[in-house]
This record gives sequence, structure tokens and C-alpha cells, in this order.
Amino acid sequence: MKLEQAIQTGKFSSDKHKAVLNILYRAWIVKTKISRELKPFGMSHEQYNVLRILKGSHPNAMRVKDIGSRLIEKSSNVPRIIDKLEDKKMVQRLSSPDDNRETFISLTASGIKILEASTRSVQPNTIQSLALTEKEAALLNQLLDKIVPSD
Amino acid sequence: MKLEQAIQTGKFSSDKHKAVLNILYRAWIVKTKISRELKPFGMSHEQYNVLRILKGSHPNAMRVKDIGSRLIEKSSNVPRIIDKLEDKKMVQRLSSPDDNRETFISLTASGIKILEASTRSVQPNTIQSLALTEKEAALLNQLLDKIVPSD
DNA sequence: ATTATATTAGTGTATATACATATATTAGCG
DNA sequence: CGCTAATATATGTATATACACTAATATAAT
Repeated sequence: MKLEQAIQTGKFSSDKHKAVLNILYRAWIVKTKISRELKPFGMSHEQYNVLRILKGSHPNAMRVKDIGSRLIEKSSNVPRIIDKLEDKKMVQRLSSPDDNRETFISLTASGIKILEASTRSVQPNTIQSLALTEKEAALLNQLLDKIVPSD
Repeated sequence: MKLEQAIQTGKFSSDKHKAVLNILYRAWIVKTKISRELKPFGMSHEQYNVLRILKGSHPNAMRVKDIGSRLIEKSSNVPRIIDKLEDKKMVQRLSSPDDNRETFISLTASGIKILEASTRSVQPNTIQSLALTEKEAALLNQLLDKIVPSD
């Protein structure tokens, strides 16, 4: 579906301008899809991302700042996302042995279980359902990589 | 900058999977950039978008639902965005002559002025600074158009 | 005409986000 | 050691988002 239909307008000053709006629109689509898949599991998108990151280093625990550096949205509030996950007994906080400023976070058994169940629902309905070939996806990634942060 | 560096990981099950994360990341970059440019004008990104949409039909007023259909994030809360803009005297509400359920919204003179000033700041620092050629942007748009809403 | 259905705007509420600030702890350096 | 600066986590606050719901009005159906 073309962006023109989605946002009911065709007034773009350039393809670059259109690309900016298009990225925002497609991200919104993907985000919404993922969030809806996660809803039955009582989890938000960012909570899910934190669990996935923790899974990557499991069974090793991770520092809060290291989780933050792997999140897509860098201004996310990691301590508060952890709060919610801790309330749901999906993760646990541990104190660092050598630096008391740090907190280590690790997945609980139930956290892993819910993560795996939700991934089985999210994966096919968001990523695998994308109407892109691997070749197209690779090209898309190349182009997206040209969009860089401010400073 | 490659996504791998941005989110400190290289574990993607496929280019499609990576593309999904990449879109989310690039959208976050763009959104953050725009929001920061708008900050001196005391305006949020969505407030700015509503003003731009209203500008498109100016001097004709627009119905709330028609503004909503042109917004990128469809679940945005148009009445509340309008509330904020109305507080700042950038737009005004008018009642519809032929259907009392509808409200018409139109830009005020000061709304236009602030919109134009903020656009002069946003445009060069977000869209024009993109390191994409027009040809690349057009290709990017083609690929993004393949990502479609759920239902 | 009367009733049911649909449409439009707006509200309530819980959570998320952005960003400034606070608190505790560690590191650097004279 | 004692002081300053830097670092890691957490909190405060204002706003934004998602989504269910309400109220008012209009349309359609019988």
C-alpha cells in the first residue's frame, strides 16, 4: 500500500521528504502489530524487547546500562520497564558484587517461558508475514543504514 | 551507521527480521530529531503534524476525523492534540453548519506564523540533511510500501 | 413515526516516553 | 587521604499513546 493512500495525501516536496514520513508510518504499523500480538501476554513492546535482550545473555545477568544500550529507543526508561517485569516475576534484580552502583538483571524461569510463548505468536505474525524477499530486505537495510543519528 | 552498532548486537535470524528492527530504529532517530527541533517552539511532533495537515487545506477548515485520517499514527488522539493547539491559540474550533456531531478546525494567523517558523528549522535539519539521493529515497519508498497494515 | 444502528467528537485510565534531577557509589588526582 | 568529577541507577513530572467508553446526533429500516 502506497503512503499516499495511507495518509490521504500526495503532497511531498521530494522523495526524501516522502521517505521520512514513510519510515514513520511503517514503523507505526510494525509497532502496532507487535503490541497487539503481545497484548494477550500482558506485555508491552518495550517490556518484550528487554526480555529478548536478557535472553541473549542468559543465563548471565545484565547490567541496566547494557540493556539500555541494546534497546532501539535509547530514551527508554529501563529501570521502570524492569520494575514492571519484576512485578510480574519475569526478571529479578541482583546486586553487583564489585560495584554497588550497578544492578544486575536476570530472567526468571517464568520469564523465559512467557517470552518463548509470546515469541511464537509475534514472530510469524509480524516478521515472517512481511511481504519482502530476503534480497529486498537486505537492500532495505542498506538504505536505512544511511539514516544516522544527530550527534 | 549499521544497525549492529546502534543496538550492539548482530543476532538477526534473517534480513527480514533485521529490517523490522531497522525500521523501528530509523523511525526513532527521525522522530527524536524532529521533536528536538520543535522543542524551542513549544510544540510536540504530533501537534506539528496536525498544523501541517491544516495548512494543506487552509483557509478551509477541516473536520476532526479528516485530520485523523491524514495522521501517520492513526491511534493519535486528535481531540486532545487540538486542545493543546487551541490553548496556544494556534487553531480554533468551529461548529459545523450541517452536522452537529462534527467540529471544524482551522488555523489562526499566529498558528500559521509559528508553523512556518518551525518548518524553516525542521526541514533542513531533518529531511534535507538525510544522506540519501532522490533515487535512493524513491527505492526506499518502494520497499517500504510493501509493509502493509494488518487488516 | 419509532426504533435500532452508525457516526463523530470527546473523555477516562493505564501505561510509555522524554528529559531533568536526585542519590549513591566509584575513580581520578593533587 | 580528601576533594572533585564521573558513573549507574532511580525518581519526578509533563506529555503522549492506546484503547475502551460515553454523549450527542444523524441515518436507515420497518
